Amino acid sequence: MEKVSIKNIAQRVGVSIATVSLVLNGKDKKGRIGKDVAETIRKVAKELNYEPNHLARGLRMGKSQTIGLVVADISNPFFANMAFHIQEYAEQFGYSVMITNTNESDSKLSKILDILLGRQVDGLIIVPTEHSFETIEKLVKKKVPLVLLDRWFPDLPTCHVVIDNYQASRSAVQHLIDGKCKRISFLGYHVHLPHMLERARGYADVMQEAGLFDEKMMKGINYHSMKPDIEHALNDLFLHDKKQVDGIFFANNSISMLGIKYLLKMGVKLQEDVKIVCFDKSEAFDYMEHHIPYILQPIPEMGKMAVDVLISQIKQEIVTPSKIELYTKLNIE
Amino acid sequence: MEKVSIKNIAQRVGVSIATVSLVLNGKDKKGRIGKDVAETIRKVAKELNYEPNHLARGLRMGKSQTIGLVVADISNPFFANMAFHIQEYAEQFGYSVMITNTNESDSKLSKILDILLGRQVDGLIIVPTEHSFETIEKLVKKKVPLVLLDRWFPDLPTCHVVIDNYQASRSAVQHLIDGKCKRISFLGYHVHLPHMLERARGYADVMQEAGLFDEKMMKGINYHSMKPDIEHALNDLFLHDKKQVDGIFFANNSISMLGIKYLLKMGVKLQEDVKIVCFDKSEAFDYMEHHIPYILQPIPEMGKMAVDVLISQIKQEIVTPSKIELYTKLNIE
DNA sequence: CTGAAAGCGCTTACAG
DNA sequence: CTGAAAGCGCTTACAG
Repeated sequence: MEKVSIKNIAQRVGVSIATVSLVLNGKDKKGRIGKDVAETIRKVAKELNYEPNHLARGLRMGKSQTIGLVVADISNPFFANMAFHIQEYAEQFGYSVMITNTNESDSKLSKILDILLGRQVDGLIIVPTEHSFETIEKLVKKKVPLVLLDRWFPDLPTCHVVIDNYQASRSAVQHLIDGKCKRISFLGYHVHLPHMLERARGYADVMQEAGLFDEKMMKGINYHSMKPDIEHALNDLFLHDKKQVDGIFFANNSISMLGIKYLLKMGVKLQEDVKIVCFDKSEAFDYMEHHIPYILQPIPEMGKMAVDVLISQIKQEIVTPSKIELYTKLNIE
Repeated sequence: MEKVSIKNIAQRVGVSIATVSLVLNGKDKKGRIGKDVAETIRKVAKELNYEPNHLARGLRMGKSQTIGLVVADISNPFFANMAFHIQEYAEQFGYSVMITNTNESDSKLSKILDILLGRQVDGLIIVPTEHSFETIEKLVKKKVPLVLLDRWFPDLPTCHVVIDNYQASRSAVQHLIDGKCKRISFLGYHVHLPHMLERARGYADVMQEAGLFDEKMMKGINYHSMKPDIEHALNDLFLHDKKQVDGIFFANNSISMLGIKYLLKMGVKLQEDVKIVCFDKSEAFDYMEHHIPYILQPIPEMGKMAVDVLISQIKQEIVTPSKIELYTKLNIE
C-alpha cells in the first residue's frame, strides 16, 4: 500500500511542500497563496486520494487528536453504550477514541495507561478500578488531561462525571419501603470506591430512618467471584424461609442479572415473594414476566459531558478539578 | 505534561541517542553495547519513567502497530464481544485496536476508513455494510492488509472470517421441522449481503426438501426500519389465526429480540403457539419462561482467526485471499 | 505571494 | 563498542 504524501503533491504541482501544507490546512485564506495555485493543489490532492499522515502531524504538533477511553469491560452493555456515545460525540470534534478494558484490574489499568500515553493520546477518560488511586494520582501529577467517569476518588483533585449515587440509592430503597417491604437487603460490590459506598450509604440511611436497618441485610460481593458470592448471599437470605427477606436492592447491573438468574433458579417469585429494584436497565427486563423497577443512568449525557470537559482541558492546558453530578431516574413502569 | 524522550536519557547518561535507542529496543545483545552502559541506560529510563513515543516510532518505521476494527454497532452484544476478544488477542502481539462503528451505513464506512488510514493503521478488520463493495474494492486495490468479518463479497478476492451460514440456517429450520412445525416463517434482513442470502437459502432449501416451502413465509426486514417491519411481518403472519404459522426462524440477533418482544406483546405463547429458533444467544434468554434454541457463533475464535490472518498479512506483505469458515452449533437445551 | 529550513522523537545504515 | 547523520511526513516561523 503505497502512500501519497504532501511531497508527491508538491512535485506534481511544481510547488513547495510548505505551500501544499498551507493550502490543505485551509491556511491560504488571508491573501497568502494564489487562488489558482490553491485550486490545483486541492485538485491534485483529491486526484491522488491524499490522506494526511496523522502520525507525522501528531509528532510535529505535539498532539494526536486521540482520546484514550478506559472502561472496566466493553462487553458490559453499560460501558459499551457509554463507549458508543463517547466515540460518536468526540468524532464531531475531530477526535478519535481508543477504547480499552481493564477488567477491573489495577495492574491492567496501569499497563494500558502506559500504552495509551506512549501513543500520545491528548487526554484520557477513565473508569478507575479499585486500588488505582496511586496510578491515577500519578497522572494528575503529570498534568495529563483527564476525566474520571462513573467512579472517582474524593481525595484526588480531578474532573469526574458521575451520578447522584446516594440519592439514586435512596429512591430505590424508598420505593421498596413504599411497597410495604420491611426486610430489605442490599447487594453491592465489596469495594472502597465511593460510588458504591454512596449507594450503600443511601440504603443504610433510608433504612435507619425507617427503623428497618439491620446490618446483616447488607451483602458485599467481590467482582472476581461474583457468581458464587451472589449465590452465597442469596442462600443466606433465604436460609430458613422467604419471610426473612421481602425486598432486594441490587446495586449494580452485573449483580442484578446474576442475582435475578439465581432467584429464578431458586423458584423465588419476583415481585411476589420478594420485590426487587436494580441499578441500570437490562435488555432482559423486557422479556420477564414481571416488571422490574430500575435506576436509569443518563448514559449519553454522561459520555458527552466527559468529552466536553476533557476537550476543554486539552484546549486550555489547565485543569480545574470539578465534580459533575448527573441525575438518575427511578423507572417504575 | 512534559514528556521524557530518548534525548533526555542520552544527555543524562552522557551517550548518544542511537545508543539509547539500541539498548531500549533490546538490540544491544550481540556484543554491541557495553554491559555497564546498557545497565545505566535502562536504569535511567526507568527512573525518568520513559515511555517511547509511538507516533515517532510509527512514522520512522512506517508502521503504527495499530489495527483498525470496523463493526456495524459496538452496542450490539455480538460485536461488543467480538471487539473485546479481538482487542485482548491483538494486544498479545503488541497491536492496539481502534474500534469504530458504521451503523450499517456505507457512507459512514468510507469516512471511517479515511480516518483510520490517515492514522496509519497497519491493517483492518471490517464488518462490511451493504453497498460497500466499491469501498472495500478500493482497499483491496491499494493492497491494504484487510480481513472481512462476519460478512463478505463473493466477487472480491479478500480474506474473510465467516461462519457456515447455510448449514447453520439449515439446522435451525430442520430443528423446527423435527418439532412438527409445518408453517415456518423466516425473518431476515432484506439485504444483498451473502451471509444473509446464505441463511435465506438454507431455509428455502430445507423447506423445499420437506415440501413445505411457501414464499409468502419469507419476510425481509430493513435495518433502518427494523421495528415497524418486524411488527408488520408478524401481524401479517398472525392475521387470521395462529394456525397460519407454527414456527419462526429469526435470522439475526436484533431481529430475534424485537420479534420476541412483539410476539409476547401480542400474547403469543412461545414454543406452544409457535416454536422459534434464533440466530445468536442473548442474555435475555436466561430469563424467559421457555427455553429458546439458538445458533451459537464461535465469537472468540472468529476474533482470534481474524487477528491471526491479519497479522500474517501485515508481516508477509502479501495477500493470499482466503475464506475461513467456522462452524456454528445449534444450542437446544 | 512562495520557498528553504528546522525540528517533532524515533531507527538504522554507515563510519570509525 | 559508540556516535554522527539521514530521514519518516508533517507544520511553522523566517526570509525574501
